[in-house]
Amino acid sequence: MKQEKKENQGKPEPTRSELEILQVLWQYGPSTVRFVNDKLNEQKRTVQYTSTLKLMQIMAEKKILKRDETNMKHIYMPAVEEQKTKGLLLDRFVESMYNGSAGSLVLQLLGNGKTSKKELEAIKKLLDSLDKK
Amino acid sequence: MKQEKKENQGKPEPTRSELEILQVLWQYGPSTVRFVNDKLNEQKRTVQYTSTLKLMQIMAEKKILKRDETNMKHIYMPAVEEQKTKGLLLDRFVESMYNGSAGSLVLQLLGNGKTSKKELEAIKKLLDSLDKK
DNA sequence: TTGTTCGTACGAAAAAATTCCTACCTTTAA
DNA sequence: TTAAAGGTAGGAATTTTTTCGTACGAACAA
Repeated sequence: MKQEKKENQGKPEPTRSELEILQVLWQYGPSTVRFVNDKLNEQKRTVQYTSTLKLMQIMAEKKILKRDETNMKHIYMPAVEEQKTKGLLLDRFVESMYNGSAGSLVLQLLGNGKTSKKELEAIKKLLDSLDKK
Repeated sequence: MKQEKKENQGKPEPTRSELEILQVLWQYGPSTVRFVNDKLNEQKRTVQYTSTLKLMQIMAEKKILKRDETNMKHIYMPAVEEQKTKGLLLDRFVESMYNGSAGSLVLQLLGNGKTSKKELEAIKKLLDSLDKK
């Protein structure tokens, strides 16, 4: 039986693969497909060049990436801010997994002993500065 | 051209929809499909009964859920622990988004001012107890 | 008894996300 | 000038995830 089409109107949630590509671009700055593909193969998993190319083209269409077509080797760069994007995903994560309570997430996170002394100090400092307000 | 099949061997990452169902079961305990479906429609989005049914059946196959078939109305319950599952997802999230640095995630999270005084106190207490070790 | 309601099973369709092949163009080294 | 290397564009095939229709059995009230 036929089903009606549902427009994907609303929130552009980066997919897992798209996020991997964004990570590379955020970390290394504007890059070619070749570069990104190499990084993915080094750091993540084997994937063909054209697969990465295709995905990045799609991301450009979706306005997740921008690209400079001046040269034959197109240069891609993120069209979304790293902090803003991560913050958004983080908020969603907290919302859905911890019922919106950032505190309970933090407690679990700090409790597992994987945080360095230095980071703990930084957090304390932040907490103190928050108190003064 | 034909492509070979790739077995999904490895890590069972709950999908978005599966997570929604798990949330309901974790929150309300063992439930019928009807109950879960109602909750989803109240809290999330409209979805047909048989869609939820199907998904929960699949999850049962995948061992993400267990079910009691004693009665006609099957009762489903999580086969994975809430804390363990959330912890795992959280770790992956931190790993991929914050390069494994829980601290930097916490800083961003506490900095956006959405955490209550009470929670901040709890976090301070935890930090102090960590110091003594 | 009988029809309406509620439940499960199963198959298929649709949507979304990934992956890769093929064609064709540009650059570069011989 | 030519062949090899390396790019891009597109279409298609796959895989994965999500959604639903249909068939059919059980429970229940009229």
